Amino acid sequence: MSKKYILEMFPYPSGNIHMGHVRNYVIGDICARYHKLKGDEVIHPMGWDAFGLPAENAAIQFKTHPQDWTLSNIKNMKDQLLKLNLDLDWDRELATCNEDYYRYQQELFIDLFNAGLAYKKDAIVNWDPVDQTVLANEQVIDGKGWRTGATVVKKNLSQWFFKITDYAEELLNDLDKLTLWPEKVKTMQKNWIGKSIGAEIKFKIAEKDRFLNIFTTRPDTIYGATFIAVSINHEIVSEILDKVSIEKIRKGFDEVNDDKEKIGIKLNIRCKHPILDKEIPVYIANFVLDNYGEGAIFGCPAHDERDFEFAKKYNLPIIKVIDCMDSELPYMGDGKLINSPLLNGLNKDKAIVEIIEYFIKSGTGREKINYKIRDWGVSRQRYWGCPIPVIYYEDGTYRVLDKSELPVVLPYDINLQDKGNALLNKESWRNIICPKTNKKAYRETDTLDTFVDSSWYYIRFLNNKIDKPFDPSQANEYLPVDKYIGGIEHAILHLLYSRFFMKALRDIYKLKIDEPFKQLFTQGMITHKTYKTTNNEWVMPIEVISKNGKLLRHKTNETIEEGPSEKMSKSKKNVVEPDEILENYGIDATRVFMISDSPPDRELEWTDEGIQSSKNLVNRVHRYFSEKKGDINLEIEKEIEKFVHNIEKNILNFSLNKCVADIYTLFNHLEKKNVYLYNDKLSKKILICLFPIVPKLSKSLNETLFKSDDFEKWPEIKTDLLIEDRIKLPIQIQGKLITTIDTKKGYSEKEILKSIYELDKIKNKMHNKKVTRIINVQDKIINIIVN
RNA sequence: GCGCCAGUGGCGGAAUGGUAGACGCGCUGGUCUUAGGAACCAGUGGGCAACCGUGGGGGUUCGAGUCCCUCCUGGCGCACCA
Repeated sequence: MSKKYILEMFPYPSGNIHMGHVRNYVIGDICARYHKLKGDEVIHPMGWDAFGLPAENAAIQFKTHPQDWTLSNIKNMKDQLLKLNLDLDWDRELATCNEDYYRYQQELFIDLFNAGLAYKKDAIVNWDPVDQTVLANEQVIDGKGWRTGATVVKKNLSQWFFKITDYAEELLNDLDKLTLWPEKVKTMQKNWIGKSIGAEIKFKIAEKDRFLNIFTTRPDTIYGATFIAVSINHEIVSEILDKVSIEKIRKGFDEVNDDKEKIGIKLNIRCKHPILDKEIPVYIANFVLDNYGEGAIFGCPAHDERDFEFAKKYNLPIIKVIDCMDSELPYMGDGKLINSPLLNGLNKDKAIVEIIEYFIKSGTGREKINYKIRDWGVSRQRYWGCPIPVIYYEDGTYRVLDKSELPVVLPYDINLQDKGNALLNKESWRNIICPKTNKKAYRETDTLDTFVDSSWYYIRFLNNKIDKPFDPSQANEYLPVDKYIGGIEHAILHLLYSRFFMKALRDIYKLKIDEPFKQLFTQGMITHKTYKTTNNEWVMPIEVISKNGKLLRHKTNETIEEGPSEKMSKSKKNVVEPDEILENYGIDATRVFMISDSPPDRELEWTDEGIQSSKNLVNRVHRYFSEKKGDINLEIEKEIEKFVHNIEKNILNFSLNKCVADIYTLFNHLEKKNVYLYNDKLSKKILICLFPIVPKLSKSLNETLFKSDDFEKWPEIKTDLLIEDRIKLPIQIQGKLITTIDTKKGYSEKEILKSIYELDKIKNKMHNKKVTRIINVQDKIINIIVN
């Protein structure tokens, strides 16, 4: 018996299940039910990604408590999921906001800290001065706080980080092992990690006993360097200028209208060229990123677009060091080096190797691999999240708690209406006496990013009751998740964080697992036509009626314009509610529609015709099994065998739309032949294959026809029944189809040609022509080549 | 700008380099019905035809929707990443 861990991304309990969830979970459910029938040991859990900002917002808006709001949403959404008749392991259920989940996450935090993978450092954050809180990037709209409208300021705060950069190389390399992941997701992760190979070069500052480090992927162009540019946040800036001037410059940078426009402020220092006996100016430039490389660059205007633009604006020299013939500058391509005594005549790649060797010898630089990915900042100045198990002393030092001191329980009794972080305001919780030192101390009031919660939930599902985060031997046995199904919107963050967690936990707990998700399947979104009144007011599809070919709003008779199909969203009102659909069409028809109209990884357009025809199919299958007539022959058996084979193949490939086609094909055939199987044993086979897709119908038919409430194992394919002994053989002349002939498989070429030449269609085409070649792909095609 | 993916009937979509359009929706005609978002039967890429047809152009091959080159269009992702 082999294990199959099938997992759908767990939902955020926002209040209601939407159609996107339904599609996601139906896809997973079909896989899980199939594997169960196959006799596999299936793990198919469900839980709740229950911490997060919406709960706090709702609490403020509706004067409720985040916990009450969340738990009641979970209850409601669980009821909805139960109605979907999903075959889930509810005994594995977990919610990340419950103490019996997050206390183990606090243990993992301690593990990560002890392994050197969690650390604290200062970082710049978006600060809302009115609400006295940090805002996430997406909560800053046009530089203003989304709730207060106050101008957000950058603030330097001490924050916790996870050292994902330690794993950058492995996270990149192991993407190659993920053969069952969509290429698209892997590409996105690859770009996010952003590995680039280049060099770090040390520029001596002429006026100071100090160097400026820069990173470049083009050290070969060093002879063309005519300036240095640093980011406004570079430490050299604060060494030279006072705070007021820096802020003035920063403000100037911020006020640029065109964010591509390059501006620079010349500093009164110069850098020595590492090879040539000359000095080049140093600028603070708005286009130098402070969070990439060293936050400093050397400018080679002749061979870099941005440097070129900058040099033009500030009249800096442009020295050509790559022979690009008549090409206009800047020229970024390859070519022979010129004006570069040590490198002249070499091509780019060779020159890079040479110059790095020179840097190493002269102590002016070295080869450097740089990654775009930065360490994961996990501190959130928010109440509704997992408390970080750290305490601070009055002298500013801190201590990460021992596991025996856990859990740090999130206090229930808080006031969210006050400004700022509710935990910071909750002094009775925050202020403690350290039990180890008896010193006054206060708790860390930041909570963990909710992406931490979802980075290991798939491990906790293996045993949600064990009194430690997880059991390593169990993890080794049941991980990785065999099929992970969810939306592409998590292509980077969640999936990358989870991969990092898996690797970190592997190293801490000596696991044998490198990757959390063996196969990733990203389902497409559900779209729906949009409807608007002439006043541009969005209208729900259910309100729209068609009258004499015109669309009208049911109640008011307003004219309605139909817009393009877009992702279902509340704001555009183009949603359909799962509860209503289930009520009107039933669960099986809903399941069928979720998979029928397009491949599961593409978008699915919701249409009334679509759901109705799914309903019709379910009814038709039901009706089919209401009588027994016709003669069962070998051909019928073969057809059913083919059906079993196709359904199986298509479920395994996630080609679920083709499963629906298989069902139509089978019943079209049976009805055409006027064979109604009723309780013949062949019906059993069909019902088993239908079970993953339409479980309710299949189960009820099984009860009616066979008085059984259980299914046998998935049928073994009788391969001999899949073999056709007669085939339709296409006959081509010059590669063009002329006709097809009905013949036995395994015909002899000589004999079949004889009969082919007798055919009128062929005779006509061959008139006056000589056969020069025969291509016979046995049992597939015959192609006659004539002169 | 860079990267990735995709362009097939009226529509959604099928096709290990080997009969393009499976299957469904829609549509047309018919049957049954008091009625039907029901069911059933027949038809449905274009063209009267020879033939022509998988975004355009070229190539490889006996044979291309499929492989290669190139261009166009659309979608997604990243975006001053040095």
